Amino acid sequence: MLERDFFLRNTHTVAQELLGKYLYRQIDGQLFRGIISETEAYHGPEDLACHCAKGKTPRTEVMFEKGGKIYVYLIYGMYDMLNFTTMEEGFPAAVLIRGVMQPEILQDGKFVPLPVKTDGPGKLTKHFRITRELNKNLIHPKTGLWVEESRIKPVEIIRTPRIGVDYAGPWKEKPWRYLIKKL
DNA sequence: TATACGATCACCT
DNA sequence: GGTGATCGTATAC
Repeated sequence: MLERDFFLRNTHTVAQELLGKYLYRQIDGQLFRGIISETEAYHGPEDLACHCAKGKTPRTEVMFEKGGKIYVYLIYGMYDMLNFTTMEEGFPAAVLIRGVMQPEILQDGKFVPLPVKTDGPGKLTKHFRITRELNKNLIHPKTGLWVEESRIKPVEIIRTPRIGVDYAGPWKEKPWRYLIKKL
């Protein structure tokens, strides 16, 4: 599994290096995994697209803590969004996991394809059963959500502006969305 | 206490 | 291309 140190670095570095790694989810005796294929960086109090730009609140508090924890929040009244916090204590930042490819489930000791779409942040959390109960927990097998290395090295990664942040003024155009163009 | 709206998705035309 | 679902959070009173 990835150690906590991995997440204590610059948010953009983390967002980029998460691509191609395995996201694991264990719950109720089931084990899911998928290759992280799309992320977005939300970095620092000045980033108006980041929830943390409005200061520390009960919801965003975890982003101000030492990185390596899970930040899950509800959006549009129906979708849970999965984030991994980054950076050292005191600097609020997180990476939004927007999607994974090749979702699988462990069956009889081997991973088999899971016939669902996990190519959006809401779809990912729905199928991997990721909810706000995980909020503020460590990214670790004992909480049922963690990341592992894979042998996959993305051939080409592209950057685009982030999705759904039109309200963020000049920050909406920053190319802080990272996705695998070619495996 | 009340109100407005969002880091989305599925379904419609 | 557009819209409705649905509710926690932030903000305003």
